[in-house]
Amino acid sequence: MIATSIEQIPKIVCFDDTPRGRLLQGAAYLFYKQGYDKTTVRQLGEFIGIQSGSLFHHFKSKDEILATVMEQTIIYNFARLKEAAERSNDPEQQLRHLIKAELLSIAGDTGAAMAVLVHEWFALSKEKQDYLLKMRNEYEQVWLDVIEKLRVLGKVKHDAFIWRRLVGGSISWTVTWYRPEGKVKIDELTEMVWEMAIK
Amino acid sequence: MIATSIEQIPKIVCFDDTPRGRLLQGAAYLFYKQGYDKTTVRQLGEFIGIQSGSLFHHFKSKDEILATVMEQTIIYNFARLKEAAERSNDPEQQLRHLIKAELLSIAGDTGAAMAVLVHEWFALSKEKQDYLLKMRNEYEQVWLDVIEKLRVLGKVKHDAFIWRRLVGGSISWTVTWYRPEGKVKIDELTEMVWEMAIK
DNA sequence: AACATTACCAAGCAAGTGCTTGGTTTGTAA
DNA sequence: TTACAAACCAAGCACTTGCTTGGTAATGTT
Repeated sequence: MIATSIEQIPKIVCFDDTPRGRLLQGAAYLFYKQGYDKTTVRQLGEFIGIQSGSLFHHFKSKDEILATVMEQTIIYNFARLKEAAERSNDPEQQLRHLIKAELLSIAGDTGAAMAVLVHEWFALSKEKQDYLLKMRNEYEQVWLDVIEKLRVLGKVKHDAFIWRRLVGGSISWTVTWYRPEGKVKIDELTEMVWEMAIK
Repeated sequence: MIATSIEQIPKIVCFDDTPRGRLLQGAAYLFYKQGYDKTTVRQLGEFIGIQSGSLFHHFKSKDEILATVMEQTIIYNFARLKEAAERSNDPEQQLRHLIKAELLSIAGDTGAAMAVLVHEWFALSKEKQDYLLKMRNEYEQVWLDVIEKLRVLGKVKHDAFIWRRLVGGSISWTVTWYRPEGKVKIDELTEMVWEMAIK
């Protein structure tokens, strides 16, 4: 049903190579493949090669495992987005970099973890949602800063928030259909989104 | 925690006024508010005012309740989309109608049910996913027909499938942020998506 | 009035769930 | 070698889950 060993699955770059990191890695993969609720602690234990009870030496609840997967994912991709923004001074180029960075997050090397972030959001407790939302807001601010510059230049005419949500929707939605092994490459996709966004 | 009675919640238009219909109505609401897995048959029974066991007189499993909610939702919104397409002969206007129809599905009167369709897709068994995918394909064909006409006119330059997925992503994603009681109206949103799509 | 069908109740079973507990092994640094 | 913490095991508890069973009330049809 599921790959028997954690060594056989594609690496998600968010997590390090400690026991704890491998645990998160395995959790991200199983949550992605099966969903959070359908993944039992017994399965997760077996998958990474320890007893189910031993999981609770590293985390005090299954809930916290999910929250940590999401937190790491946000932190990692926030860093990537900031780097992307700093790669240019021209707003139009910045936008292109942001789009590509976000596409990479969702359809690339952290895709599985991002899918968990999208699909299992409501499995989180309200408090953890609030906590992660704060980080999410910092992430969004990088976008809004660039959009504001584009607005000043007259390249974006509508409300910045709504505009960002529509563009972000196109990108985020790739989680439901994009396959890296398919025909379309990230660069082409970047170009299409970019054209839709400011033409 | 949850509205105590089914009469107090906004009506989702997909379902009729039989015991079975009210059951689906309640299920859609609870699945929407809490998620499928976090909604127990006991809760659902209490919510619509019968014993949990009595649910299984109408459906043979909880799984089947979810699948039926989704099926009805697709059927209803497929009809709405087809009507929208038939409302004009000009492709650009047709596109506008399609966008508005889909926004209405997702952000309007069937929003809760559509959210279930989006969020709980993976909770379905593979067979039921396949079954519903067939209906989904008919739905998509309505879109693709219009897009093809736009391509012939030179209004759409890229691959029709990808284009549809990007535009569909913007629309579908509204499920995560749009609130009918907020400032933005469906008509404004329709206009913004439309401009992004073919300008 | 007689019957059939639909809708429901009350009780509970079997299986699976997250998590705890008390102890053992493994790695690391003095 | 000793000391200590991190990593893990084996077993099982307390609880919840979807669903079944055997029966009763309501509803509609002829």
